[in-house]
Amino acid sequence: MSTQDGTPKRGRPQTLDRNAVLKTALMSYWANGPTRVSIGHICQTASVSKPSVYREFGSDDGLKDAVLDLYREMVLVPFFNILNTDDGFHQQIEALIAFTVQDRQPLGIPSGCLHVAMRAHKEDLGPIASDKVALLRCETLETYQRWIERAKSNGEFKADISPKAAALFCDALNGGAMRMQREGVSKETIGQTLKLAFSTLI
Amino acid sequence: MSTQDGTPKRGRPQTLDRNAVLKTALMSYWANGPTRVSIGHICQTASVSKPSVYREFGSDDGLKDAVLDLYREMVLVPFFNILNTDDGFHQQIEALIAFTVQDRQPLGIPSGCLHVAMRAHKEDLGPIASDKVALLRCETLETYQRWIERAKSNGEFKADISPKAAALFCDALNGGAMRMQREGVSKETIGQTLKLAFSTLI
DNA sequence: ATGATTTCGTAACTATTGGTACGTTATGTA
DNA sequence: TACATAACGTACCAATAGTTACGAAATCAT
Repeated sequence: MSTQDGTPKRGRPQTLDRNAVLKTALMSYWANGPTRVSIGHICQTASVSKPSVYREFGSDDGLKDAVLDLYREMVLVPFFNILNTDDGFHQQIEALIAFTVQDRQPLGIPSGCLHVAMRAHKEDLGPIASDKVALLRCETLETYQRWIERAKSNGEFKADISPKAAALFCDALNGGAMRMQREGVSKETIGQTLKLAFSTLI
Repeated sequence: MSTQDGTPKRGRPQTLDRNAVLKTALMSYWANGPTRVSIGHICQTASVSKPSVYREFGSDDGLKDAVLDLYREMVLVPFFNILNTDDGFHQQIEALIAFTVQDRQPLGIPSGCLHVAMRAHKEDLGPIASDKVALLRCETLETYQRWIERAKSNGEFKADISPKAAALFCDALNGGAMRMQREGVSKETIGQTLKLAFSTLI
């Protein structure tokens, strides 16, 4: 494992760039689907050998697990941050929609959501990545739920539905939006459907 | 091919039961995911040989295509029929939700929707089944759209959104409901989210 | 320098999959 | 009865996947 090197190095120094491999894998999975990219392909793209990857990540399963950690940090956390601001419910919803429909091309990132894609292929994942997917799902639902509970106690949430069910509702909406994005539906149309759907909550 | 036999039979008579194989494949794909079931497994389950299946359906791709036709007839058409009644918009929405959340166990059918699952794995399908999936998607969206246009002209549809976008919205909701069902979310909760979502349209 | 240690990467192994070659069997026809 | 026809199924093929055995290379400690 290549963590921080507080101790002097022993043996042949590692030349594998863990982060580069992770980023390559992340982008490949994201763009092509997590089950359509083989370890061999990632190794070719990142110009590393297969045993190097296995030494670093243990298995295909372990690599996907590490990729999910990176994805959480890169995408999910910024998303959660919108829900955790002290802005008004209205404003947060608008920020949420803006975040969701933002153009991906200029940012150099693929369309859709890797977490959503991983969930769709959950049965094809190993136990480690599968558990991580479930964990991130939990974190997402809980974040939505706390957000809704806060809005509710502020009197900004009017819908007659439990925070838990509302969280599932929001998550389903987001998933739908991500799928539409992958299908090439225009951001205007996606925004319209989201606006309509969220209007039920206020 | 085993179509209707108007002409007298020539050569060794076919013993393969096309419909039995189709039903086996349909249930396997539906229950386990279309990409997690191999031809070999279906042959074992249906007690037929691989070459028989290839003679009848041409390829894995052709089998999935035929399965989609059967699924359309079994599930999608009854679903479309709800949207094509002359009932009021309100009633139709209720019937839609009831159809969506109905218990699957007593009916002996798996949870979720095979069409939704196939869409999620579209990239893993061959060109024939992939085209069929797209075709069924079109038919679904168009059915939603006509339904909404009719309701709109009857003054029962109040939302400020185009019929096309509204159709995408409905389809996304249905997909979300099917995914929740597969995850084991209770029918009550699923019904609540659907009711909330559809309430935006009336 | 010598040896322990750790990483490197080529070249394999194993399992599974979609697909088929081909000899066999069962029927209608002459 | 003998031949053409068409479906039958065993046993195989080729491709791809995840995974690893193993000898070479690079570094540190003595």
